[in-house]
Amino acid sequence: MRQSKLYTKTRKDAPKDEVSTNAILLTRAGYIHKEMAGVYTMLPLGLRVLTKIENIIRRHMDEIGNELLMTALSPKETWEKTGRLETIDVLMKTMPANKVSEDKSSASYVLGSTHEEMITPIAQEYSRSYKDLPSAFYQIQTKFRNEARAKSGLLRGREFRMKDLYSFHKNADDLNVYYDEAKKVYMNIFNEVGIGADTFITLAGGGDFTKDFSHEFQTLCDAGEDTIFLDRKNNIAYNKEVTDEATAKKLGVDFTKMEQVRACEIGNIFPLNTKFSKAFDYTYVDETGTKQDVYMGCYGIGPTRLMGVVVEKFADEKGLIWPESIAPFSVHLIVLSRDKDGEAYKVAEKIYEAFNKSHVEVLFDDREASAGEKFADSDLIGIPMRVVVSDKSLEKGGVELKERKVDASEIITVDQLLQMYTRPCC
RNA sequence: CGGAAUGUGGUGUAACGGCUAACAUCCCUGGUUUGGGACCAGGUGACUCCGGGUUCGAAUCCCGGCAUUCCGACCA
Repeated sequence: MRQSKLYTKTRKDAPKDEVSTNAILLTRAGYIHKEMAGVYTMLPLGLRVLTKIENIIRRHMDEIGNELLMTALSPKETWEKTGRLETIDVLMKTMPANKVSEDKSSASYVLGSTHEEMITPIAQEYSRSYKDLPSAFYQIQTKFRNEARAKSGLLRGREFRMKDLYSFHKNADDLNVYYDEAKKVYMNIFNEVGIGADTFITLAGGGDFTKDFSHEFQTLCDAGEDTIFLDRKNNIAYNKEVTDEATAKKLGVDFTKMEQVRACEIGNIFPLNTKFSKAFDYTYVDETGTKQDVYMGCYGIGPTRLMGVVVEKFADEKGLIWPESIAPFSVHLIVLSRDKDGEAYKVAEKIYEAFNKSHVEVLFDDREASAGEKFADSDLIGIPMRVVVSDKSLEKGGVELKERKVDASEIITVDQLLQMYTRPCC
């Protein structure tokens, strides 16, 4: 893509109504636009990153479930069945928008904050026999939660993207096997996104969902809201909320000897067991024709929050730094020249064309801007690799290649560059 | 939901209760410039968040909303 056709712009000043690193940098670089507290539009660059994150998640989820897309609107009645219409205080409900609608329908709907109430009846319709189990459905969708206090930019919003997966099983053992498999798949996702090394499976309370422990995926991050007790040797962590004496005794661990760190929860998994299947009277028929309880699990990852955490972890004083796997573009091609018909532009255009042909994702800064502005923008936008073409670089024998995250750069020939990026793959 | 702070051109800031609300940036015009947010000249753009009140006079003081941020509670 040509930067002259990228309709968003960078800005020097931080917005005064943002304090968090992720919101400041993503706004300054033109990735997001704030609509309200905790509600952000994904601008073209931001959408590219979000889509990449979601596609990574999608690819891994396809190994353990079927993707579907449920509705954001749901009927009140289904929430009444589980009693959660009253107990979930972040639930958002619609109202008839104006007087006119009073004559027609005064129906109000619940905006989905989670989808157990919707998926359970769906599974009930299709998975009624032991032959149909286990089954698992997932979706990636916009969720709504009326957080009492939205904060920290993308880390805690009122409208955000969420991948939610629900699994259905013949018994607790089968659920446990799947549950452990889901843990592994989750870690594969976080590894691919580039934060695996700092992400710990963390024992947490089950909340309203379960009397058992649930598991959170906590990424070390100062901007996070959670404190976790870290047992690096055994590669496990404990959410502060469960670090009481009873738990210590039950698990045979000593919390006082563990490191305490700030972290951000980027995913979680809950054994729901029969909580929701019972609410909907969802049973299956086993080999002998007997009705049996269905066991359920639910598994969430927040792509928007993940995006915010990556920013928080990798950014420096100059701007964003994206891991290659989720960067909006792979290469930032920059041309510096006063002469639009000169050699530098010709070479840059040639590289741009070759990259496009080989499907290398390139952002080409073809604008008539000063060198300083182009470099500053490039650092702010944070594409992992930068290629500069200028009269100076051509004199030295080619183009300058520089990684965003390191200071050093090198001059390579145009042929070497094209070989690096356009060699036939696999 | 409790507490605190802040609301002024698109953005960031300034202005003692008193002149036509100032500066920078962005944007537009013209010219110069091109390896780290260049320079010169000119220009567009604000009922100072909303509603009341005090005052001869309010961006400024008072009251009430609303919004945003931060601290806390909450986080199914």
